[in-house]
Amino acid sequence: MNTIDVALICKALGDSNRLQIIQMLSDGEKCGCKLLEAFEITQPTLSHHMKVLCGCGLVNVRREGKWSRYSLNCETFFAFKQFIGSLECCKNENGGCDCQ
Amino acid sequence: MNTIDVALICKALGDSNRLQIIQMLSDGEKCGCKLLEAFEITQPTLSHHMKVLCGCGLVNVRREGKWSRYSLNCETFFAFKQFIGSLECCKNENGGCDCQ
DNA sequence: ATATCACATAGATATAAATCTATGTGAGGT
DNA sequence: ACCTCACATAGATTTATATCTATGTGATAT
Repeated sequence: MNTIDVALICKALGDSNRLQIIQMLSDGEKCGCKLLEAFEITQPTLSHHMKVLCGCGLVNVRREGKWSRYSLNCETFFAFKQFIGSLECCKNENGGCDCQ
Repeated sequence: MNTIDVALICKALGDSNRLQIIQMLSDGEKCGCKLLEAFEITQPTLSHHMKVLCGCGLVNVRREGKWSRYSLNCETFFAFKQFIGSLECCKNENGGCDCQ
C-alpha cells in the first residue's frame, strides 16, 4: 500500500458520517437501509458515501435480493492500519533537520 | 479522542502532500524550508498545509529565530493510532444486520 | 539602515465535495 | 400487471479545498 492509496483512504475517513459508517461496519456486515437509519441524511447521500468508501477499497458490497450488504474489506483495512501503525513519533529531538 | 477529532485528522491526512509531510516528521523535527524542498509547491501552499496539520493537533510548531520547527504531536498522534488500531474487522459473517 | 531569509496572511480562482430533489432500476409481494 | 421497497444515477447547488501571486512581518546579517 503506497502513499496515494493511504491518502485516498484517509480522505474517505475524513468525513464524520463515513467514519461512523466504518465504525458500524466494524461491528459486522450491514445493509444500506440499516445504516441509513443511523444518520440524518437522505438515501442518495448515503449511496454517495458508500461509493466513496467502496472506491478507496475499504468496503465491500454484496448484493442480495433488494439489499446491498456492506462490510469492511479486511485486507485493505489491515494494510491501512499497518501503515498508520508503522508511523513513529518522538524519534529524536533535532533529528533530520540540519538548517542552521 | 472522539469521532469528530479523528475525522478531522483523517481529513488532514487525506492529502498526499500532507501525508508525506507526516512521514517526514515521523523521522524527526523539521523546519519549513526543509520540508518545502521535498515538494513541488510554493511556500504559501506549504504554509497552508502546515496550518491544517497543526489545526487538527497532529503537528506542533516551535519558533526559533527565523525558523519554524515542526514536529509530530506525540500525544495526538498516539491517540489517533489507538483509535484506528481499535477498529476491528471480520467480526462475524452476518453480525448486527437483521433486515430480512 | 538596508537587504535577505523564513514564514504568514490576503485575496483570487479553479476544482472538488457534500448534499439535495427528481427519477430510474430491479427484486418481491399482492 | 401493479405496487412497494432498496438502492443507484443524474443534475443542480452550495460550500470547502488546493493552489497561486502579491504582500506583510520579524529575525539576522552586512
